[in-house]
Amino acid sequence: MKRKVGNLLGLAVLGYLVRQPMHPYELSKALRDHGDDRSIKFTHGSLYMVVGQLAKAGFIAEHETSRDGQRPERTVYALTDAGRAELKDWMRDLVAVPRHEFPQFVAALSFIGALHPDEVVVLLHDRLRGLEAQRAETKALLDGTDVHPLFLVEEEYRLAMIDAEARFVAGFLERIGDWRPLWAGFHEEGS
Amino acid sequence: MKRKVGNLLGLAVLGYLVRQPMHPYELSKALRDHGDDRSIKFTHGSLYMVVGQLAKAGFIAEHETSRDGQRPERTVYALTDAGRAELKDWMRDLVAVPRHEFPQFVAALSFIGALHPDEVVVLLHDRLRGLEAQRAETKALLDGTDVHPLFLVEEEYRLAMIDAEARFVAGFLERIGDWRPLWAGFHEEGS
DNA sequence: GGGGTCATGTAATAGGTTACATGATTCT
DNA sequence: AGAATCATGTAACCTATTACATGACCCC
Repeated sequence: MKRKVGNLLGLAVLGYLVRQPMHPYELSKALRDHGDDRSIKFTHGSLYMVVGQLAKAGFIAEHETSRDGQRPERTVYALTDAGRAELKDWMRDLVAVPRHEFPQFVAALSFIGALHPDEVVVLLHDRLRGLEAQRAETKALLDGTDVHPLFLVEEEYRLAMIDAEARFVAGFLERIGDWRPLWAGFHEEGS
Repeated sequence: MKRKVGNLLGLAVLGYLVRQPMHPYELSKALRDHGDDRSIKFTHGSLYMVVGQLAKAGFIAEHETSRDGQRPERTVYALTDAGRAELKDWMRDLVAVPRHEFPQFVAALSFIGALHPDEVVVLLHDRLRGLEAQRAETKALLDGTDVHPLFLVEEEYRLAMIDAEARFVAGFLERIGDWRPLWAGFHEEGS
């Protein structure tokens, strides 16, 4: 009922190894070069960790260990059949079923009453500026490359979400006025 | 540069303790009763953990330890001044600055090419149905209560995001046709 | 030839999840 | 009186992040 390796970085590793065997450092470089670090959180350390997990789970296996010049020996991994199956299965699941996630902003919204409404107005305007910056950055990335759009859908998705959030924030700002009396009431003299 | 306690469950604890001192079990109950488990991931175990972290960080402190009947002794915690400051500061930060997050769907989209486009079409339709279900659930929750909308903004936000995602998926489905030739090409006889 | 940074990993620590424990009410 | 579940917490086990190490190229 539960994946042997749950970390999405594992998915990325399977996704690269399905093309050809690689060693961890190569994976790390490929991930960074393709900008996958915008989609999947990873650090050098966590990569070695998941590679270890994937190997233990039997999804990848040592293919050879080679040595290039006097550099440390490196272990090249290849996908196993189980790994190929896991990649397909995992992808299907991720695409087909939307999961309940917990973005930080949602947490903040649940306790938004803890701040005074007048301050919230200011903060939300700041957020709008931040969102605009994110939007510009993503837009620039999309426009400034000749990579086929199929390989950039993630970024288009991100863009769509940024815009939706901005619209929500704008809408929220408009309604704050109506709630202000009640809301400000919580902050009168009572700490 | 980094919060002593980063887990958002910690924010929730501070958010409740600012009203009155409580003991962990009471917090746990309050969180569940108010449906905060839709906004913040938590389990019984992680709650005790963060309470420990918050205490060590000096944001909360033992208020008293009482015993009710023969039940195990329980420790009531209260917010300290540092805790009150942390709550405010943390909230401000969360509201004002949008952070880069890593939803699972984004990861899947980055490797979407690993699946055959014809299958993706089917899977995306499944996702649309899933999104519709989430939307209905959230909508029901919003409509079926008389809690003031101010205390349900998180859910409205969620609703907005669900809708935006559904629109994105629908748009993606429309464009798949154009890309299909190229995309399907990767899956010819190669592996 | 000294300073960066490329290349490659291991070890230590902190963070989170799950499982274990146990007595007290409450329901049937 | 036995079963369920409320109440309360600790301990064991994974996972993930950070820090530590170390030699090889490459540029000035």
